[in-house]
Amino acid sequence: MSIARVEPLTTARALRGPFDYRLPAAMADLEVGRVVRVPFGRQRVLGVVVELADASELPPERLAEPLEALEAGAPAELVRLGLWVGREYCSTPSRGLRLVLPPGVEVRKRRPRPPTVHGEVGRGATAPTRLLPAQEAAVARIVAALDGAAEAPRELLLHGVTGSGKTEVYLAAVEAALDRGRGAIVLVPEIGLAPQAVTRFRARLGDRFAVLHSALTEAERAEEWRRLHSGEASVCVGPRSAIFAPLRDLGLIVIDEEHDASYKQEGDPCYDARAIARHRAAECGALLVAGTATPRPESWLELPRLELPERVDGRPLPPVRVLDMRGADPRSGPLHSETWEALERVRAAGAKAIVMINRRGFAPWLTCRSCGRHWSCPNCDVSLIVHRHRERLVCHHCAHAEPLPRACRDCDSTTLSRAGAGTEQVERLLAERLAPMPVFRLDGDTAEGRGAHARILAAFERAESGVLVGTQMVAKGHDFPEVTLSAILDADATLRFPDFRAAERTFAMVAQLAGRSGRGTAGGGVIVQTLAPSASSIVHAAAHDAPAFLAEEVERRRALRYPPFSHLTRIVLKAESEPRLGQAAAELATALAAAIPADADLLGPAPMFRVRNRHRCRLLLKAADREGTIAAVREEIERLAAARAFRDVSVSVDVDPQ
DNA sequence: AGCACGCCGACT
DNA sequence: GTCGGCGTGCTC
Repeated sequence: MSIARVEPLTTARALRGPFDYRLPAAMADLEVGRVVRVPFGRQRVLGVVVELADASELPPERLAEPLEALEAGAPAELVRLGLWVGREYCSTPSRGLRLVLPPGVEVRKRRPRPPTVHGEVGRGATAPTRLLPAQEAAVARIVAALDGAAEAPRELLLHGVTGSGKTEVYLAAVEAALDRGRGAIVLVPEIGLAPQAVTRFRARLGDRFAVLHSALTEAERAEEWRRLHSGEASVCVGPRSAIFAPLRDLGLIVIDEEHDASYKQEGDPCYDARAIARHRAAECGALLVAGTATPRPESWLELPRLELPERVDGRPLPPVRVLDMRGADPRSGPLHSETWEALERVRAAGAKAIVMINRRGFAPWLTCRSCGRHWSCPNCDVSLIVHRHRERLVCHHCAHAEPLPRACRDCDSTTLSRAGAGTEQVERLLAERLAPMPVFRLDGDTAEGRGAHARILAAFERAESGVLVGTQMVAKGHDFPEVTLSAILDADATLRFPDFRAAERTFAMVAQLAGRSGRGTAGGGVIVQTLAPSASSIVHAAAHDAPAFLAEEVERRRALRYPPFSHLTRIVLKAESEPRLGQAAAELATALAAAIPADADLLGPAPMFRVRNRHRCRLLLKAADREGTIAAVREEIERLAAARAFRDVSVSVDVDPQ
C-alpha cells in the first residue's frame, strides 16, 4: 500500500502533522511536493505531500484518501528547505512550506491587480564592459570557486566601494555558472527600487532570465515560477522571497547589498534570506557571493573577502562635510545655512542634488502651545504625524487617520505647534527657496501604487536640473551622473534607536548616500547634518573608511557579547488584555529559564509600546549555543500553544533579529 | 485552525 | 425541562 504524509496548510501552531493518507491507484505516481486536497476531520483542507511511504503506523481503516491532487507542486529540495525554515525560525511546517509553493496555491483571497508598469530608469549599459584588474581578479576567484578548486571557499564577501562595478562582477559570475550548466539566484534588496539592475540583467541574459517579486500580478509570478521550474529560465533576480525560487541545478547565489535590512522577513516566519541562502547553497553545493560597500560585522569576520577599492570611473569618492546641528541657527530650519548655500550652488550650476531625511510626513509632532495637549494615536502608543497636503494626522503604525485640527480640543486655542520636520516639509521649503529648480519627492506616500517609484525617479532623471528629496529610498541603487550634491538631514536619527545595530545602520545609510554623489564629470560633494558629529559611524562614513568602522564595531560587539559572539532570539507576545499578556509572559519566562542552555541569558519580559490596540512585551535570549536555544524556545512555545490556555495571546519568535 | 463533545446556568 | 456558554480534545 502506498501512503502519502501530508502537512495541512493551516496557520495553527497547535496542529502537529504530518498526517497519513492512503493513495488510490490513480494517485500512485504522486510526488513529494505536490499539493493535495484532503478530508480533515469535518473539513477539507489543502496540504503538501512531504513524504511517501509504504506503510503507516495507523491501521488502514483509520486512513482516508486524498480527494484530489492539484497540478501545483514544489520540488522535493524546496519541500526540505521549507520544512527547515519552519523549524529554524520556530514557526510551523505549514508556514515554512507556503514559502516554497508556486504562486496562486492559496485559493483564499485573490486580489486583482492592474498590469505592471515596468519602469525604465537610467542608461541601459548592456554589453559587457571591460573589467578593471580588481574586478578581473574577483571574477577569477569566483570562477575558481565555481569550478570547485581545491581549498576554494564556498562563500565570499565582495567588498566594493559604491560605484566600483559590483554588478559587472555578478553578471560575469552568473554567466560563468550558466556556462557550467548551472543556475543562479541574485537577491537584491527591493526590486522596485532597482529597475536599472533588472534592465541590465535582462539585456545580458535574455530568455534565461526570470524575475520574481511582489509587484507582478499573480499570473505573471506564476509564469516566471513555471519557467524556472521547467528549466526554461535558469537565472532568477528578486528580493528576499526569491531565495525560494525553484531552480533546478543551483550553482550560484548572489546577495547584493548584503547589509540591507529588507532581507529579513518581518512576519512569521521571521526568516533571514541571507541565512537561508547560506543553508541552501551548502545543501546544493552552490557558491555564495555576498556583495556590499558596507558589510555587516558578522560577514566581515566570517567570509573570505574580495576587494574592489576603486570606482570604475577612476574618480575619488566625494568629500564629505559634517555639519554640527547643535550650534545651528534655528531660523534656518531643518537645513543648515551651509546646506542651503551648497544647494544654491547646485541650482546656479544647473546640476542635481539628493536630499535625504528619514521621516515621512510634514512634522512628527503636533502639540498645543496653550495647554500642552499632544496628539497621539488611540490604538498605538505613538505620536500622530502631521500630513499637511492630505490635511490629516496619521499614525505610521496602524491605519488610524483623523482630520488635521484647527484648534485644540481641550482648550480651544488655535496656536498649535508642529515640531520637527519630515519629507513633506523639506520638499516645501526646498521648492519655495530654490525655485524655479524642480523638486521631486520620493517616500512611502508618493511611491504608493504600481510603478510610482520608477516614475518619480524617471522624472528626476529627465529633468535638466532638480532636487530629489525623500526617505532612505533615495539612497538606493540608482545612478544619476548629474548629481553633484547629496545631503542627509538628521543623520543620527537612526543612532537614537535602542538597537545594537544602530551604529552600523547609520554607517551604511550615510555611506550609501555619499555614494550617490559625484558619479559624473562634474564631481560632487556630500553634506551630513547631525547632532552627533563625533559618533564613530558618522566619522568613519565621512572618511569612506568601512574597515576602520568595522574594526571598532567588531570589538564593541565582542566586548558586549553581541552577534556573532553570541546568538540572539527575540520573543514578542501580544494581547489586547494587559494582565493576560503579563501572565503569559511570566509563564513563558519561567518555563524558558528552566529549559534553555546553561550559558544563555534571559532578558525581560520588557514592555514594548502598544500597536494596533495590542499590548506587547518582549523576551530576549542571548546565548552561545544557538541550536540548543532555538530547540528550547520551539519546545516551550509549542507547549504553550498546545495547552491553549493563552489563546488570546499571540507569540512570535524572531531568531537572529536584525 | 475548525469543529465537535460535554457539562453547568437562565429562559420558554 | 431545553438552549447555549466556552473548556477540552481530535483531526490521518
